[in-house]
This record gives sequence, structure tokens and C-alpha cells, in this order.
Amino acid sequence: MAIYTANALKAELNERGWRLTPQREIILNLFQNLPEGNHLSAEDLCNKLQEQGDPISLSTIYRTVKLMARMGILRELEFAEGHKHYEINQPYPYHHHHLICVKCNKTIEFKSDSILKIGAKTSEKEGFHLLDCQLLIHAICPTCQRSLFPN
Amino acid sequence: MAIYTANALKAELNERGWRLTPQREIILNLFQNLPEGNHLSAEDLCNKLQEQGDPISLSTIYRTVKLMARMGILRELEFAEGHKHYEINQPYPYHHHHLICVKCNKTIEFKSDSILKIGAKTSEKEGFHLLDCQLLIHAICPTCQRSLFPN
DNA sequence: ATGAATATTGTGTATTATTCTCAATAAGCT
DNA sequence: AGCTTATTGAGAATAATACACAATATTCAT
Ligand SMILES: [Mn+2]
Ligand SMILES: [Mn+2]
Ligand SMILES: [Zn+2]
Ligand SMILES: [Zn+2]
Repeated sequence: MAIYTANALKAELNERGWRLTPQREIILNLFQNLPEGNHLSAEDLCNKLQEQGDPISLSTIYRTVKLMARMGILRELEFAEGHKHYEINQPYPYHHHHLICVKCNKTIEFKSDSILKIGAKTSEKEGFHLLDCQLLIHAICPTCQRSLFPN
Repeated sequence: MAIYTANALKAELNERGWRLTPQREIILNLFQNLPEGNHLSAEDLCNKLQEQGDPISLSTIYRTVKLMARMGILRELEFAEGHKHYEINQPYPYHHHHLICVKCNKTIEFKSDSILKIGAKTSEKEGFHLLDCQLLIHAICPTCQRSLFPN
């Protein structure tokens, strides 16, 4: 399950003049051991780390999670909730997408390698370095279709 | 270019017990006449409306834009900037996706009807009512690849 | 057309996610 | 072991968005 070892992370960080810290290693490990389908907000992460006996400040969490997203290690998910969620960025056979109810935020994951291919081809064509590629489907779930009014 | 007439909007609103207001009509018109490739934040919208002589309060703008996204009239775009952008939600031949540089936010639009099909099929299969379907490619643009350090 | 019922607006205020500041600490390198 | 400087944690600052509520305007039934 572990794709990134601590050493691989260290190598990538050092290459850019950055450093491997215990905090970064702990956060990477947490994400790697997270069951698929879990999407953590910064707060979620903070709580989970506290519980597991590795408290890390919220500031550091925000910084780390942003850093790792920009390295392509984590995916930044913006559902309709007003805050970001993160999950590990898995390659091909595990790579997946999200179908979300904009009313209750119910989320369903699904796979599609043709989308992944389109993403890779498009970014290559434009000379971009691909980090993440996610199809986001905004929809209304069966339950919320039945509920009558606003919101 | 105008897909939604004011009357069509009124019908959809009334059907749910809501009302057509001048503000809603004006905002819809603005989006319909916006050239492709323009993505407006709430603030952008507020300024544009002011300039065109139709000032509308920021509260109403936030409410309207959220409402229209939930009706499937507007798409809610979350790039990497910390605030949402909106654009009109066009059907098939105009429907498109976004490739975004996470460092400088440079955005490139591209089309793909196979993705649109996957989105429709997936939401149908799960019994969801489809509102919007967007492939979001996070990447680093050629310029930012060259720029050395963090951020 | 008129009026009652109530959805919507605008103003101001509250909330909340995320970033910033800065002194203290510690990773990486020689 | 020591130097350089990236990183951390605590708290303050920022900025996007939501909320509260009185005033207004839309809808619908007379
Ligand atoms: Mn997921
Ligand atoms: Mn667009
Ligand atoms: Zn739902
Ligand atoms: Zn860029």
C-alpha cells in the first residue's frame, strides 16, 4: 500500500532545497494508510493526528498538505462544502473520480482509465507537468431529489 | 447565444415556489453574454454589474450564483485560488473542461464529449440528477516549471 | 386590478477556512 | 560539531461566504 517511502519523500524534498521533517513523514504515512474513500479536511487531519498521539499544529498541517498537493503526492478535492479535502494521489489502477450530491455532499467514487488518459494527453500537449486529474460530477442524489425545498 | 430566456428561468423558478426577480434576470443575462473563457468570482460579478449600471448587492450575488449552480444553470469552478468562479453551463457542443497551473492559475479550456458521456452515464447509473460534469486537471505550466522555488 | 402571503433584497454583522508573522527549533551540509 | 536557513507552533490577520432582519416586491387568488 505504501507507494512513497520516507526516503523517496526525502529525496524529492532535498532536491528542491527543502527538508524532511517528522511532521511531513507522519502526515504522509497517515494518508498512505487511510482506507480508500476517506477524504480528510485540515481539521480532520489535525484531530486524527492528535488521536494517534502525533499532534501537529494546524498551521503546519495546512502548509504540508498544500506542499504535498503541489508535489503531486496528495490530491486536493473541492467538493461543495466550503473547505478542501485531501487524499493520497494514487496512480493508474487505483486512480478514481467523484460523483457528489451538491445538497448533502454524498460522495461516490468511480474509476475510469480513459479519463486518466485524456488528462495525461491534454497536459502533455500543452507542455504542462501533470499533477492530478479528477472528474468532478455535481449532481443531486436520489434522496435529495425527493426532499422538497431549497437548500 | 441565449439558451435560457427570462421566461424559461421564471418557469423553472416558479415550479419550485421561487420567484423571478430583476436581479436574477440580470445576472443570467450577464453570464449568457460573457465570452467563453471568462470565469467570474462573486466580486468580479459585482464589479461588472456596477459598471454596466445594474448594481446588485454582494449578498444577493452569492445567493443567486449558488442557486443557479444548484439548478444546473451555472457551473461552479474551484480552481486553486481560494474562491469560486462561475460560468454558464453550456450543453454538449460547447461543454468544456479545464487545465490549470496550480502555481500561477493559468487556465486552458478544452473539449471532450467522451468525458461528458461518462459523466452522464455514471450519474444515471447511481440515480443522481446530473448538474455539471467537469474534468479538472491540476498541473504546472511551462513557465512555472522553469521558475525555481517554492510557492 | 387589488390585496394577502411570503420569497427576496440590501445592509450590516458573524463565521470560518486559510494564510501570515515571528521567535524558537532543527534538518542538512561541510 | 557548527553554521545556515528551512520549518515549526502560537497567535493574529485576512478574506470568502453565510446569516439576521427589516423593508420591499413577486406571485397568486380574489
Ligand atoms: Mn476519493
Ligand atoms: Mn470555462
Ligand atoms: Zn443528496
Ligand atoms: Zn504557471
